[in-house]
Amino acid sequence: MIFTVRRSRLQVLLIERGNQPYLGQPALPGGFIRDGETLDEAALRELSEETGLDGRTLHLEQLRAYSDPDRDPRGRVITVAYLALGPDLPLPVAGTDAAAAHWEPVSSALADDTSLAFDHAAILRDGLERARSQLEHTTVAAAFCPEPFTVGDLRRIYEAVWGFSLDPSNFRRKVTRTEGFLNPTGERRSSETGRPAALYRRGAASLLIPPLLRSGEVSS
Amino acid sequence: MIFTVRRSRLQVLLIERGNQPYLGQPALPGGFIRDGETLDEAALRELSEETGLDGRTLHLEQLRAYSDPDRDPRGRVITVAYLALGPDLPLPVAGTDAAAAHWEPVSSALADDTSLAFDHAAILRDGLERARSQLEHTTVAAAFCPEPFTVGDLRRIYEAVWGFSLDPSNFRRKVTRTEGFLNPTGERRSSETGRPAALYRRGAASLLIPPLLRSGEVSS
DNA sequence: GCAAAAGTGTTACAAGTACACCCATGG
DNA sequence: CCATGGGTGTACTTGTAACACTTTTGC
Repeated sequence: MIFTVRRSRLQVLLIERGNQPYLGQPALPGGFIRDGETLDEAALRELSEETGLDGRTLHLEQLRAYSDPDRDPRGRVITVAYLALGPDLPLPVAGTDAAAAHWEPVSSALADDTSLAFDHAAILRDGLERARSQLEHTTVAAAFCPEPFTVGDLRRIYEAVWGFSLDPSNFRRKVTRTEGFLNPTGERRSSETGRPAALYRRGAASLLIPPLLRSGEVSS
Repeated sequence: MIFTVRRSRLQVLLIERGNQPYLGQPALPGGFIRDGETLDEAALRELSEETGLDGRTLHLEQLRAYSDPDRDPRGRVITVAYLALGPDLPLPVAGTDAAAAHWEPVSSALADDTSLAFDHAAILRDGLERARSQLEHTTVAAAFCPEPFTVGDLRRIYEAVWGFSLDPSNFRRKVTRTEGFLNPTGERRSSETGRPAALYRRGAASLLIPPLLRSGEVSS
């Protein structure tokens, strides 16, 4: 399950199924583990086969196992779902399975419960919740930002994943106060409008202390 | 991985292996999934087979999958670990596999990295961290308490799992203020010494809002 | 100048920490 | 009476929410 933020919306990579069952329906990319491979390695390999992306440059974590005996009509298949987060990624290379891959906003993928193949809607819901929760306690949000990035870029990641607006000044204070979250480059970037913003790169810290909780939402 | 709190210490159920490999060494209980079964059902079945406990009366949750190809010398075995939390449980019934089952403090099971079979030391470490984290955000600690229980009982669960002492008065305020955590029974219980304590049963809430963070530790 | 985004300051409030203190029981 | 754990009150500190305000750019 590969997430990115494009045009201020959280999007997920879906493929169109080329085989039965669920022929032609969108699904999460995936595949089978091989002998001698860990699940982490299999996830990285599938990621690269289906999208051409080098998984070592993005955040990858295990979500959980799905084991309903009827989840695949062909027979017993247990899936261990993985979550990958990356910056606004290039459209997938037309690889073997990737021909029909495309980005879709998570909200629209979840709008109709039966639009995704298998139990992928449930997996996607779990992954969305995990991503939202991870933003509170870790610095993974920076994995969504192409470097260098501004505090505003980072804030728009949080807003896209959480689905509501944050107070820019309070957000700024919180992330700049957390030691090791942002490394200042000393450079600035001008956009079409407004004052130029300071540029940062990802810091070494991976945990957010104190956490950045999503309780304080502002009417979007 | 079955946790309980006995004599104010967090303990884990270990079995002594009756077969090769790791013959005679302690290990976490487990088994293989069957056709037509979900992983949750398999975990419940193994729990009952090995301990005689009815899993529906305790808290059970999936931890994660372990997939190193060399983790089992007999060949490729992928394990999906589960975590069960329960009140001071009776010593396991002498069932088929359970003859050599016993409770052991988690700290001593982890003291020597090679005392447990397979990669079970790593699994146990992950499970301990999950349990500690769950106590911060959910009401599962009450699953460790035989009903009815006192605020002091509940506090001693937190102290056993987190491994340090808490301020009794502040703890009391936090858990009693959280709507739906504790249902007062109106009864009291006298112990050998001190003022009798009010008795409670588990409430309906499963999430702790605000969380009960383990940052504020008191020198144990 | 004006709009827009970056960035600073400040006040009000919620929650947590530390600790003093009272309560009720067994011995 | 005293020791012990239950339970209440409170001053202090930390973090957050809300929002006013200044800065710096493009048009």
